This record gives sequence, C-alpha cells and structure tokens, in this order.
Amino acid sequence: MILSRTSQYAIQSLIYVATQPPGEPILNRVIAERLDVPMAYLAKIMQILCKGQLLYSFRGRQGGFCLREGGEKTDLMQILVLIEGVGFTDNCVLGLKVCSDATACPVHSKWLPIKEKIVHLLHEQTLEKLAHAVKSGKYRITDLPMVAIATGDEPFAECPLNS
Amino acid sequence: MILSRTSQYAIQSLIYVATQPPGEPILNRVIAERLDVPMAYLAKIMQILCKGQLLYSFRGRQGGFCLREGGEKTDLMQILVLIEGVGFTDNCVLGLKVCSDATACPVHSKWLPIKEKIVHLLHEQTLEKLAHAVKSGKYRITDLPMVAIATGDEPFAECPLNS
DNA sequence: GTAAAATCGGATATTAAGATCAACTTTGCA
DNA sequence: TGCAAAGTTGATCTTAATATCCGATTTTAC
Repeated sequence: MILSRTSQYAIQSLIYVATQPPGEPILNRVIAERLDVPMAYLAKIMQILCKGQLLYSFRGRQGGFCLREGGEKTDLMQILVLIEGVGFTDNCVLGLKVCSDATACPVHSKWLPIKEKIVHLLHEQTLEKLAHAVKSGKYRITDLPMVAIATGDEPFAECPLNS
Repeated sequence: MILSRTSQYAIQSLIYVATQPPGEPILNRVIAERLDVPMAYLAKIMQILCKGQLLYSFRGRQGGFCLREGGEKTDLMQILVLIEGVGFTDNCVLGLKVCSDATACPVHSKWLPIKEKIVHLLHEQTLEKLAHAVKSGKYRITDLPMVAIATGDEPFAECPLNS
C-alpha cells in the first residue's frame, strides 16, 4: 500500500529537477532543502539515480544534477524498478514465495487486475507530466510550500530565491 | 505494494483457523508449524486478533484459538485495520502528510480510483470465502504443502496428521 | 597553483519491524 | 492437590531500512 521512503524521495527529487530549467545543474543541498529531505541521505539516492542513467552529475564549482537527455520521458515505473528492484510489483499479497496462476493464494486472481492498473499508472506518469502538473501550481511534491518553482514561462522575478 | 509481514501472518492464520472445524480450539503451535511462521511471533499476533475481537483464546489444557461467532464474515479490511491501524489506505503515494483533494500530489487523482478498487477487494474477501477456496484445494496460504486441511465434507481419513 | 565548491563512497549511528526467550498465569485432568 | 499443557506478558535480540558523518576525490574560478 505504500512505497519506501527511499522511493518517495527519489520520485520527489526527480520531479523537482524536472521542474527546473534544463541544462542548469541543481545542487543536492538545494533539492534537500526545498523538499525537506535529509541532505546526506538524498545524496545517496541521487547516486543511485545517476548510476541508473536517469541523471547526470557534475562535480566541482557550477556542479550539481541534471536530467539526462530525454529524461522527461522517464516514468515512475523506471524509477521504482531502479530503487526497489525488478519484479517489485510481483509480490504475493499474502507473502507467498511462489504465487503464480498455477499455484496461487486465494486473492491472487482478484489482485491481478488491480496490479495491472497500478502498473499502467506507473508507466503512464512521466516526469514531464508530473513536473508540468507541479508547475501549474495545482499540485505539490512536498509538504513545504513550493514558492520557488520556476515555470520557465513566467519567471518569479520578484522571488529573492531567483536573484 | 506490499503488506507488512505481521499483516500477512495474521491473514494466513485467520484463514487457517477458518478452515478448521468450528468450536475446536487450535493450538498456536500447530498453526505456526502448518504455516511455517515463527511460533512466538505468531503468538503476539494472535493476541492482537483476540483483543480485536476476531478470535477467542482458551488457556490451559484443551486450550487454543477459535473464531468468534460470526467470525467467518470477517473481511480482510477488518484484519488490516486492526494490524496496520485505521486509515492505512490513506497514505499519499509520495508520502505527503496532507494529500487531499484540495491540496494534492500530482498522482493523487489517478491513484484514487485504484485505491477504491483495493478497498472494495479487501471488503469483499471474507474468511468464509477464503477458507472455502483453500479447502477446495485450488489455493494455498503457505509455501508449505497444505496436506492437513480438513474439508469437513471429506475428512482425510488416510492422513496420519488427522489420527 | 591553489583554494573553494561540489560529488563520491565507505563507515557508522539510529530506528522500527520482525523475531526470540524466559518467567508467569490459567486450566484440565489424574 | 499436583502436574503438565496451554496462552500471556515483558524483556531482549536481530535485521533491514533509514539517516548521518567524514575524508577522499574531482572540478573550476581566480
């Protein structure tokens, strides 16, 4: 019913990066602050995302993290497979090691169509869509107020964080 | 995507008890053996199920656990609410503390109908139905072979475990 | 060349879930 | 009445997820 915190942070962070103007590296420290996530812990997660080819990282001054080319097309399923491992959707509801159509737990067949819907949802939601939703201002990816999301179209000229 | 082990054990155990002839107390030790679940840990869970009014417990010789009257009508939702707490289905996918229709994460509205389906499934599946499915022999609640489930209709006279 | 800024990566600490153990109470029965 | 079988209870151990720390390394501005 719930994703691991690690997965949640990964998704939040990627959406945040996707809301930022492409090509400009974003600091881990900044992401952690804006999302109210432990910085050192997020750094580990960012590393996984880099190794998983979802992000670029740049060291040194002017460093930070960027989406890879085409990274806006990344969907939630890709992220979760990277963090939770492949087959993370295949766990039996009752925890059976083997629970296939042949030898199943009593809820297996009822759970199957729901799982399909979840998988479909995860494939459908791309960073592009999610970032757009957040930039519209109608949705949020953190409990903190998201004052400093640049829209690209309408820069917050009055926002001190952008100066 | 996954229930806690505690919830899984609770469900497995209750289904097992529901497959047994009513009125005859079942030993915690026996349940733990049949389900291949740590005995002492299961005992704790059984305790919760007793306090939650799903089971009777009897101490001393001839003791054990029984379903309460009408316990066959218990559904999975009741069990999970007891173990995981009320509102366990209301967690935000991204982990936001507040994620209501008014102020939502970007997947909130897409997740809602899926959650409805899950809740419906959990309400629909009663111990009665589940136990019946298991007794039919087509489904299982443990990775171990369930040789010793009494059907009530066709006792396993040849099974040494029933002697 | 050097210092500052930033990531990298290994070691460690914390926390909660999962699991175990031992002492205790209750009960049935000889 | 005494013993053995069963659940009860609280303390404790283990493990994995979560979180932190710190030194090493890389990059860049000057």
